[in-house]
Amino acid sequence: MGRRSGSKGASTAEAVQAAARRLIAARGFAAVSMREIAAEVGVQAGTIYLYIPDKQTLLHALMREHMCALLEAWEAESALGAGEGASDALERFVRFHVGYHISRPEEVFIAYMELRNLSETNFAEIEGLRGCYEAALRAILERGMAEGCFRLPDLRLTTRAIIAMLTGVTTWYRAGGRLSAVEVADHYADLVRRMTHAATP
Amino acid sequence: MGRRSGSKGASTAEAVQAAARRLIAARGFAAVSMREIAAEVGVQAGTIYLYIPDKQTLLHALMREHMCALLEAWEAESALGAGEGASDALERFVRFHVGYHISRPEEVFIAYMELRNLSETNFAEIEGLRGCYEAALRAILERGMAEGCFRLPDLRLTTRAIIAMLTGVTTWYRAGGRLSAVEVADHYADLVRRMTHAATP
DNA sequence: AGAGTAAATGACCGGATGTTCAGTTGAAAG
DNA sequence: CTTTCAACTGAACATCCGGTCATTTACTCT
Repeated sequence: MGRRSGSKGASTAEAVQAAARRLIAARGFAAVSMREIAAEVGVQAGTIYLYIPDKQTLLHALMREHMCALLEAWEAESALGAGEGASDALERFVRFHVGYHISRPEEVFIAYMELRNLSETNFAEIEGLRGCYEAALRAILERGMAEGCFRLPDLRLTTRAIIAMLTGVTTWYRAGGRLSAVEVADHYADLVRRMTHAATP
Repeated sequence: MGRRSGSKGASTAEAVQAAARRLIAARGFAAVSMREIAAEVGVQAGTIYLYIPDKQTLLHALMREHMCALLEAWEAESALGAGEGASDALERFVRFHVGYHISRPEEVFIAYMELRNLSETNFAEIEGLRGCYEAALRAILERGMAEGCFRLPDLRLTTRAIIAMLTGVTTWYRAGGRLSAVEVADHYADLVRRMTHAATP
């Protein structure tokens, strides 16, 4: 046997990433073997190594691409609200975060659960990207305190509290469930507003 | 070789659990081998099977004991505040949850990260215990709405939002860091109060 | 001192793991 | 039609895995 009919290198490379994303999100990096990923693609195990050097690099690539896409998406969303006050910026962030995380449950799951399976160097890079994202929210909160519309017990703690609260949506939200994605975002925005604002309207 | 001097069965059984807890919390269930756990105890791999039937049972026992201890600790704490209003009960819950989770980072990490490595039956049991704990907070929020002191966008969503926000403390809190455990609990209590109360005082 | 037993060893089983690579195949280029 | 080459196979490698078990050792009881 050798090359199969209709096979293309570029699409196989993408299929490997997609299969890895699906399987790792469902069962965990350490519990998924390269042979399982290959089988999901419909290819032999050796083929995977034509597109990635090793398993660790595969995980790192998945997480890196997710974090970069998240940061780019937020920059684009943030640009839409240029010039708006901290209060509106915060609501924009909440709706963006909830919406984005709901729409990419696999990537989010991997990014939050597989950090400890990264090598030291790779971990440092992903952690850095996560820090950038956190800094974006922190900047909004900082601005709100300067503007006088927010009152927070502690800036860093509140930043992390909000992100943890919002990201938690991925553990229970299911499309077609009791609440729509918009309703969910509405509710979280409401909670965050009351948690941060100096005076409740 | 055979039995080593000074060895006792009961203490070895506990040492196996402790070693498993440490290693699984640090590197994940699937990434830790029975041989590594045995080495951490200072014993050969076969010895572990004198105390547990298999690896799955070991994970289940760790999670079960953690969840039962958590529920019992909350029942004891809750009894201390018998008769108090929903507002005080909520603050008591927040302080308890933060304090308990800070003091047992390994168990918490395992309970939240290794759910997917449980067999179907074991998962159902642990998920049931988690549901009990969630129900305890939900009952407080429900009571507060009946009393008129809380105003929430959605009961179930708010319950999960609060738990996710509070549990997030385990990802960043370190003893001896910038904030003391009491300060951290103070801040979270403040955030939750403003998030839930009908009017901010 | 001798018997009995609890505690632990260490070799072993079948199978899975990440990774490599010489060889095979299909399709495009001349 | 022949050459060329990217794409893929399938077997092999060394190592590790969870789990079993006959055997050995240390302690206790009589």
